[in-house]
Amino acid sequence: MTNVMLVLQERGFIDQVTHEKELVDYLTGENVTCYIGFDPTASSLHIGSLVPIMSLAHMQRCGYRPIALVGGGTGLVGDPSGKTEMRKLLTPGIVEENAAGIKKQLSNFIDFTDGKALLLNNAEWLTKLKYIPFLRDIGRHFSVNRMIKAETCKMRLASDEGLSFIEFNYMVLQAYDFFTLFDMHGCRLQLGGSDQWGNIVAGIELIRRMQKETAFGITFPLITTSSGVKMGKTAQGAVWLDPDRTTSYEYFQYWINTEDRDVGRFLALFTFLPMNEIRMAEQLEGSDLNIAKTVLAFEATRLAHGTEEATKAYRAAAGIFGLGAVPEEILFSSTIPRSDMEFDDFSVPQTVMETDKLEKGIPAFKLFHTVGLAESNSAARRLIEQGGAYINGKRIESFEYLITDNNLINREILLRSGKKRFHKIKANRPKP
RNA sequence: GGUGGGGUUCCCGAGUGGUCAAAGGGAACAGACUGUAAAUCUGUCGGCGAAGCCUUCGGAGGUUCAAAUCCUCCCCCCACCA
Repeated sequence: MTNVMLVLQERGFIDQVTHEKELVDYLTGENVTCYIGFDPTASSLHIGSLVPIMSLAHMQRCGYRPIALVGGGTGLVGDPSGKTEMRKLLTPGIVEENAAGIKKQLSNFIDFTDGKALLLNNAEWLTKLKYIPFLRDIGRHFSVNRMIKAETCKMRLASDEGLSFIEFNYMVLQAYDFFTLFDMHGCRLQLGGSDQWGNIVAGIELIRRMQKETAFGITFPLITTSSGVKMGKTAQGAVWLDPDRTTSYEYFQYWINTEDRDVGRFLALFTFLPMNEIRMAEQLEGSDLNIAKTVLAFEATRLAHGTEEATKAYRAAAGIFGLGAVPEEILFSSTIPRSDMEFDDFSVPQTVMETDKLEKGIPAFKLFHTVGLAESNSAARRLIEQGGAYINGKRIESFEYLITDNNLINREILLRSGKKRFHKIKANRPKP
């Protein structure tokens, strides 16, 4: 059994650890169980949750039993940690729906069969709590003095927004979760984002006070890009794991656009490729680094959407951006197709169009709008005026330019906005 | 409950009767430079087949030739006091 601490450490998952030495001892033992909570704020997780997910997957690969805890109960309360504003309260129905969606996604990364990992929902125990008994049994172990000193509360106490009582209780509930999992499943380790430190420590202390037992915590660093932007934000909003929200093509594109300086770090965090290969790939310079980005994009898409979708996204990108084959010696362990480079465009954003419509002709700005390459006709005009609109690789000079069936090449038209947003128009039948 | 301060375009934030589709910054988008990178510089940044017109400043009314700006009522947030 590999000690998972080494793996996590070398891959950059670790920010803070409670009593490290004892934790390493604990991890060397049998029946190690750990957990991470996931907030059901949406029906899909986004790539901000990828670090926790991957860490659980590493746990499982190293032979431990991970628990993914969906916060169906805590989601009803709302965690103030790291948030400057109070979160909107979700209705129980929505939380339940979201929890189901999250469950499905986690199964792509973690094997929940035969009890190799557990998927629990804290609504199970939290919604059944009785206020007075809870206060007497659990509440008495918490010092308000300490709670308001927690960084997560401090921020909100200092802000205009304030901190509502319901949110203030979040820490107690999360601590109770940890205690419950310890009690029911012998779980002694909780992982979480660095903003969870206070909540995790609260749980550890609760376990000590209630049971005189030791529990541990690990937090992950907040992953930002080298330019300091929080992971997973794009113009269109969050990058979701759900292929219905973020297509495989878009997902692949997100990763292949990784900044140079982040390539090695991201390969370590978001793929399972061996570290020695990653270290070598990191040494690539200039545009060669794009090869490593391609592998990163492929592997990340494969994990979230499966090999088939990843391959499609890769082939689409290869065709449209003209990628060369990925050499065998780079990131050898990746299953990215290397030599049999077939190009297909199934996952390139596309619209099928009546050939008749094209015969009549459509003004360029209108087409760019309807196809989604511009948000409005005005935006499309601006785009064209600024020289950012292309048809079959040629810049469109006037927004009145009429796109007709004469622009068809092999029954399709390739539109491009800016440097890297493409859309294909496909005619539904050959031109007469 | 009392008193005071607020709610402005994606975000922050100026604007207290016409010169306001609304300063400034951020984000975003485009161009140049490149490698589908970053940084930098330049431009754009409510909608409309572009002329002018239409919709926007918490909500509903009102005053006025003219309202983000003034008045009335309502909703929400914050601070202090109780």
